[in-house]
Amino acid sequence: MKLKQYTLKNQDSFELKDIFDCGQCFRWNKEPNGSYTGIWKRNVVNVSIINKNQDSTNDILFKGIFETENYEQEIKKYFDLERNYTKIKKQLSDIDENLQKSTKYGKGIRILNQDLWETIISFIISANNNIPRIKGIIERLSKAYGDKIIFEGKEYYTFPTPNQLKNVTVEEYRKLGLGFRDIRLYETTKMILEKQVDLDELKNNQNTLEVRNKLLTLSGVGPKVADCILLFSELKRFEVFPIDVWVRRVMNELYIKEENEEKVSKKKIEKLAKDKFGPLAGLAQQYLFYWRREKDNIA
DNA sequence: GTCCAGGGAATCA
DNA sequence: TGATTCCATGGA
Repeated sequence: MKLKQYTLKNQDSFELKDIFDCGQCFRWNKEPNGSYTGIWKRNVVNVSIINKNQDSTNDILFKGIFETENYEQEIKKYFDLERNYTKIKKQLSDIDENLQKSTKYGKGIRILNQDLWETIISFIISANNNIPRIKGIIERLSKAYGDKIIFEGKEYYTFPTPNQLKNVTVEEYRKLGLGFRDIRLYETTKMILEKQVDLDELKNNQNTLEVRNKLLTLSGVGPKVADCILLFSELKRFEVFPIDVWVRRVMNELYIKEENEEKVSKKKIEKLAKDKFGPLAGLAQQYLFYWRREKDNIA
């Protein structure tokens, strides 16, 4: 594994903050110089914008330690570079002014192709939790059971494989600060190791409903977590619509306008999303989520 | 001290 | 099916 770099010129729809802070991933961190460093599979990579062009495209530098010689393909796959996000944003913008506004705000979002196993565990940890603490737990989990990789003098840790978690006890999870999610992690890891849920089979199954129902059998995976896994992992299903407190809030504020937000049923939101956004519901969700959340952060 | 966080599982009607 | 309640933890 050697240090390699790859430069991508005139890339559209690619902004670091939009990609890494939109809530889809937990292992990318901002550096003092504005770049981001993160890890996926066994790749430790720093991403920076080296030039902003007149046509609003960016020149991007990927610098890091890659698992294989085929790092260019790895980057293209992980960052979803083959997909036309300009077209997607245009389609969403045509729906209404809300999507026009939110896709403009999150114009640089790309939905990463994250490892299925890692995404499952990460979003089990996300339940009734906040993003800084989720990130902390995942880092401690990786440091305790993953492999160390040194990049530019700093230590990084791969996300532990199912096998690396095989003998971890519930008590050990509790010590990492997982709280009530300890048993869920333990049980789900066991189920995957024993192939009660076969991840390779899920990756090859094109029937989204079947895959979703299979995910729902895992401990700690309910409707919201299942939809996040479908949307944010390499499964890449854009028709799902994960509903959390923020999505309920923004959907109520923009469309439903019920006085008591907590009274709005998930079912109603789901139907509205399907009717309005169709096969791009998941992406609409992400632009709206990011836009609404950032609005509160600024205020 | 209280509230909240990218919810799920158990329980009960 | 739908509504309540409990579940650890840490920061605001």
